[in-house]
Amino acid sequence: MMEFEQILRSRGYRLTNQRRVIVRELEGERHLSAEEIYERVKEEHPELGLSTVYRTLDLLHELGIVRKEDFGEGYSRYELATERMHHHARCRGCGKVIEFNEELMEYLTLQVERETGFVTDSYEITLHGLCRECAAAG
Amino acid sequence: MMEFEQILRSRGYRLTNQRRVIVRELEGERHLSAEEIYERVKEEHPELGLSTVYRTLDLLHELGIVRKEDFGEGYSRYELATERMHHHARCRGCGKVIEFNEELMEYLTLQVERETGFVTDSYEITLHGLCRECAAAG
DNA sequence: ATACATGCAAAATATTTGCAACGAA
DNA sequence: TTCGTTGCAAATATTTTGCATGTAT
Repeated sequence: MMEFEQILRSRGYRLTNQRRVIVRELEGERHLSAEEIYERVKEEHPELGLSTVYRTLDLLHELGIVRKEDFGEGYSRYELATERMHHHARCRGCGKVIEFNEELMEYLTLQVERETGFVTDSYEITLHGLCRECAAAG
Repeated sequence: MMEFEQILRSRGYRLTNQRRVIVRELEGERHLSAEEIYERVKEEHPELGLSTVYRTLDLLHELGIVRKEDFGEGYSRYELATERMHHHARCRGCGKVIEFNEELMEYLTLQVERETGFVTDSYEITLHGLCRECAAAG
């Protein structure tokens, strides 16, 4: 992805192979954890430490290239911020994560800004409950 | 709080002093972390281990008595689920957490259920951005 | 050549668990 | 008395950091 390389360069960061590899993984699959990225890549790129994965994700998050997500699993997941903003519903029964889009959210952030002055640049929603199947079973 | 004692009993759990103390702390202050509860209580109740705090919060969360929150700090915070459902906007500048209520959310969960069959029993929203002051300063 | 980046191992944090002792019912 | 609960310490798990080495610019 060109854009990501330009953002790095324009901020004075270097374009390393490790950074390229990590972004490539995120392009291939969404909602990856640091550990998962590390595992997926270690065979083809043994020259990549877990700490570099963390440092890179941190940087990419800081630059707004990557979104950091929390599904209450005890660790974070990441995905490219270029994906359309979306939200998650996590099933208490089977752990499945269902996604949904909701234009109302755009309105919500405007409303919040009007009321409190808070300027939103990203947001997360997580619904906790049961998916259709688990709700039927339970 | 009576209600909490009844829920415990009706499910066959025992009403211990530790559990009472932890709920009392949550009644006094919202958004507490496990560590904070432990610190607040250790003087008056040295007979209370951090692991019990975790175990108790887990149980109370399971029973729907307590809500588990994530502000991206690397650990969880907790509050009584009896508080009116609310949402958080966390300032990237100063870390301040601004709260807001939004009736639209009730509508949102209904909409999601209609579209995906997902039955929501609780939800969290976190907006990331800058509060009025930091937005003005930055 | 000069910083910025990296890998490794060790540290720091947060949370969980094993087990003997405790105590609510 | 019984079995759920607890404290303590040790184990896990996740993420961060120090430092010598590597490498993009």
